[in-house]
Amino acid sequence: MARTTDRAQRGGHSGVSIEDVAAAAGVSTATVSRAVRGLPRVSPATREKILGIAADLGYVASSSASGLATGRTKTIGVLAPFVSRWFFSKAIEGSDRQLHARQYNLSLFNLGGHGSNRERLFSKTMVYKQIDALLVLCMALTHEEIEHLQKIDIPLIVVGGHVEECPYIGIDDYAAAATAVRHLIDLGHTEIALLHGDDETDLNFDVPRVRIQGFQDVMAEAGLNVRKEWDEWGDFTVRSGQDAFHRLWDRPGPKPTAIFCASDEMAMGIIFEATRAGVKIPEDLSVIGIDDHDFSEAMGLTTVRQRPDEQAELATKMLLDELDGIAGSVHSMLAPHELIVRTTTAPPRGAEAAARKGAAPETLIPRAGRP
Amino acid sequence: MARTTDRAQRGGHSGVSIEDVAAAAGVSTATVSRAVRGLPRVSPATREKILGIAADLGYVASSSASGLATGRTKTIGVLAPFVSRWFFSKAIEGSDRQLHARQYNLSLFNLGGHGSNRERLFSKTMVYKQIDALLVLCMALTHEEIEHLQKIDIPLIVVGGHVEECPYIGIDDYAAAATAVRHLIDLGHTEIALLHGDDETDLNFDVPRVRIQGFQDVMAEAGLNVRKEWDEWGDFTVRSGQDAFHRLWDRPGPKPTAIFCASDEMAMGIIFEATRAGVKIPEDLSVIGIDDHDFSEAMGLTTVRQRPDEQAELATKMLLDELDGIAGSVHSMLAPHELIVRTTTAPPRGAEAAARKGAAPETLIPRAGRP
DNA sequence: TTGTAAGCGTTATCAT
DNA sequence: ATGATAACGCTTACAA
Repeated sequence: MARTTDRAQRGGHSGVSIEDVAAAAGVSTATVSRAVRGLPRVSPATREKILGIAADLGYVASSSASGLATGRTKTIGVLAPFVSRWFFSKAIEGSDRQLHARQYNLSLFNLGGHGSNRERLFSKTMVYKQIDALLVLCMALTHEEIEHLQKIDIPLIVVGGHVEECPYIGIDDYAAAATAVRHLIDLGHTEIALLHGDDETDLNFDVPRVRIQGFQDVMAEAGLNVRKEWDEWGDFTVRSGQDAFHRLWDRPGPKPTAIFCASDEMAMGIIFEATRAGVKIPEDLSVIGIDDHDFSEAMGLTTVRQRPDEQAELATKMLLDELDGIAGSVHSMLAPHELIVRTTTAPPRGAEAAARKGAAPETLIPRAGRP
Repeated sequence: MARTTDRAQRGGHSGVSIEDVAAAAGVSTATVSRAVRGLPRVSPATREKILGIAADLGYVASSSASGLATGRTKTIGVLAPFVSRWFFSKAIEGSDRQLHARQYNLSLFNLGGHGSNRERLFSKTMVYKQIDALLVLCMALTHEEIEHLQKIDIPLIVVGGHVEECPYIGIDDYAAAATAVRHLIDLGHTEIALLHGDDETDLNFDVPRVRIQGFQDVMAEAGLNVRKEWDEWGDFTVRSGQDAFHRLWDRPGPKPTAIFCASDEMAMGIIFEATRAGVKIPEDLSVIGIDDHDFSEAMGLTTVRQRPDEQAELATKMLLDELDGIAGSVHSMLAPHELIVRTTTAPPRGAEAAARKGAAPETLIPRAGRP
């Protein structure tokens, strides 16, 4: 008989249950379940009635309950070393776009800022059994972690870098770096410095290495000398770019006429400090980065564009397709990159003739309060 | 008797269940449950044995199951209009810090980019019954939404702006704006423009309004004239700052000697375009923002600092304390703000004498490819 | 088309 | 200190 459920006996949880709806509609919970989920086997009339009542009552299925019953949580996990950095926040937005469209939830696991207590992630209550699939953003994983992940076989994909044995989506870092360096060489530069990324924490693992390789190979191929003193590193942030500029310029000896930075943020750091030091961009120093950060256009930064949001969106789509039963949906794939020439690169002073468009008017940016 | 569970009959979900552990340890599931959760009523010996076996088997409780049983999901929802903007990404990191420390998960609901299909959020399967508490980031909520939220009474708090009847944490926007404007006035400026935020989407609701009020009141109080033509708006992005600069400068008539921007990103847009147009900062134009964005120090931008990460961390702590049974933990609170004087502000040309430190050397930033 | 009932994996109440 | 056992709210064979 239709009777109000007697919940709140113990925990006292709030909310309308499927039984309440069933009772109010005078049908069984099974029918309500089918009706609200849009499954077949329900007559149009009953369905409509049920839907109406469900809406009136404000019924929404308990995710815990259906999760228990189906073994699916309808949420995917996104693992990121940071969230407040361009690549990651864009990737999260992209992933969310797809998730949102397909009615999935996004559970964010941020490893940054927490020291390296990442053990918790896999051993304790976090990821495991809480998500249907995992999207790893630009992070290295230890062997144990990979094993663990494979044991609890949920679909997995990494975006923005390679992890052995795992499908990944990202640009061809080697080619992207090569493209950037060739642009500099084509402009006539021969004295080219490198500001590569470093692997302080766990992030970006072999991405820095591959970009360095791209730089070196293209330089060698062009018969150009790569100087040990012009090989600098940073952690992909603006600040590290600023620091690198000073290490480069405060040292006695010849200066490069161009610098290839492994990320736009580092390139911006170089630009800010160079500007401040009176080194004119691009007349004295050409700067190119990788990413096409949100601020790059405004700054006129020449760069090799990539779209982390699209990469993550595609990766998420693969994950969801796999969960939808389309086996083999998850697979590695290269994302496109594109050279965007703006105004931080120009022929070096010697080769004025080359491109007539480069010479920017003198403008100014104020000095900051740094040491 | 100890027998291996017969799961995988239907769904075939993977994973070790509490029964497996109980069987292996020769105890009941009740005991395992107490043991793994560190509850009393378990002898040290049994506990140790159980913990060992659980570890060996790689057991971890199903969140759906315990969620069903306890009525708690151990995850809190974070509602944000964007994730790839400074304020939001920082706030998310801050919230996550607290959540992580207290073993909670973070479910991210990003409204941006999805048009305005936010109805789904409250009506359908999203927020509701999926989270134990909700952190709203800098967004307006409709009356219905607030009602709905209050009906399903989970702890709720908003960070970065006011929503009527809801507890909130954020800076005193009025005071922050006033501080910024006073700094300009103290420097000797009288011709001050305003670049305020606008409420295109739903975000930032009354924050823009309050900041405008702060500006106007301080101007009035100082007996200064606020010109209609110098009242510009933007959407808090760099791009909108660039556009605002052009609207301001491409118009005939006198120009301001200083501009107060409602956000650092907009201030940066002003700086980039001013620089490009040959308007020297701070000699020709002083610029001040609000936020202390990650790039602000590198750019030398004078600003009124706020810390969204700390605001969100505190808000999250309140939410969690409330869930821990400490009633009354959630309440409104003002977060601190602080004037950070850097080098984009200086006395106007007329009043050279005022502060001797201002004059930055001429430096340069290249022109971008904008129209 | 609809209903019955057996799970799903935990937690929590009561006994023991 | 430990063990039965009844919820928790939903899904899904299977039966009607």
